[in-house]
Amino acid sequence: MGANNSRVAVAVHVLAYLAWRPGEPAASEAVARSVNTNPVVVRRIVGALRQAGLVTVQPGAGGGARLARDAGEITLLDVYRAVEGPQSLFRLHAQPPSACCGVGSQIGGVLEGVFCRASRAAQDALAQVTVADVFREVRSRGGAREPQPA
Amino acid sequence: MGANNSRVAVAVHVLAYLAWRPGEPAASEAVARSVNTNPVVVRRIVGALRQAGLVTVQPGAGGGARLARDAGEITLLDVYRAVEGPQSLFRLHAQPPSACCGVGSQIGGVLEGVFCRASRAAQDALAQVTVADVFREVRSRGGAREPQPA
DNA sequence: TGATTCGTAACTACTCTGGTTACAGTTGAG
DNA sequence: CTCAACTGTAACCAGAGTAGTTACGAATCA
Repeated sequence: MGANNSRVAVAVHVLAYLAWRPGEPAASEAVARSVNTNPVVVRRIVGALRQAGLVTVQPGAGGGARLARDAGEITLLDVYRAVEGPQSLFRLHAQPPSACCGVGSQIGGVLEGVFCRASRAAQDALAQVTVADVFREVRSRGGAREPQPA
Repeated sequence: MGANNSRVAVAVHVLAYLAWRPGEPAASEAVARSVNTNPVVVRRIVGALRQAGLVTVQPGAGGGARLARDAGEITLLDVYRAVEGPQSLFRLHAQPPSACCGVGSQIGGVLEGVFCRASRAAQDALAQVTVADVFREVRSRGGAREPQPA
């Protein structure tokens, strides 16, 4: 449930990429090469990160995106909220259940509470990891090569 | 991420419905009326619950589904696993990232660990709620009417 | 035998997702 | 000032997933 997409994964990838050389703007075309996708897909993700205040973007020649704050101050929950919004990780019925049935009339409210608690648990876990943590682990795992090899 | 569907909600609804009169088989047509959907949709969900051993189904006249064990012995994590399978709540990249880039070559493994922890946190929350809990709260909220009103 | 019910295939309509092209607007360098 | 680089965004496409629907064979009970 939730979104069934790869936006969070791509967004974290982008931010980890930007953490390599903080302060140096990275063009969407270069990031897209690392992510293995189209530059427009990267720009869409970066746009959401920008609206959330996680990155700044400079248009024009020599421009690109950079981290708006230290990588250690950006949690994966920040990233999740930036690209997924406030929606829950779980979905209720496609059509509202029968209001005439004792179960149907109440199940929605009950499930909402349960799903909210489960979503929060997952989000708490995401909040405990920062982009700096991800970046550090990437490097320690052997990802020591430059982001854009020759 | 995950599945972005309403199967878990419908499945819990079905089980709460069955908990109303344990031992009495409920036909997919009656359950569908409460869920406000098509009987085939209910049969598909019930089929998954049956394969997971959560309900038993009796075909033929007067048949239907009933709980395979006490409602207090069925957690929402059991239900989640029954209808969603073992997949994670979060997705990695649609296309594998560039293996040439230091970030791209390692980000997958790092994210896998993070996402696994977050998924487990949500599943732990689901494991702490049983169908009996849901049923109890439905009744206490005023869902005292019969499952199938006249 | 006949009515009831399940299991499943097949089909449709709808939505979401990622990918792609195209293009106007902004920016910095020369 | 001019030009190349880069962003932001619209528009469109193909593929996948979802819920809903009809249909029908098989199983079951009275």
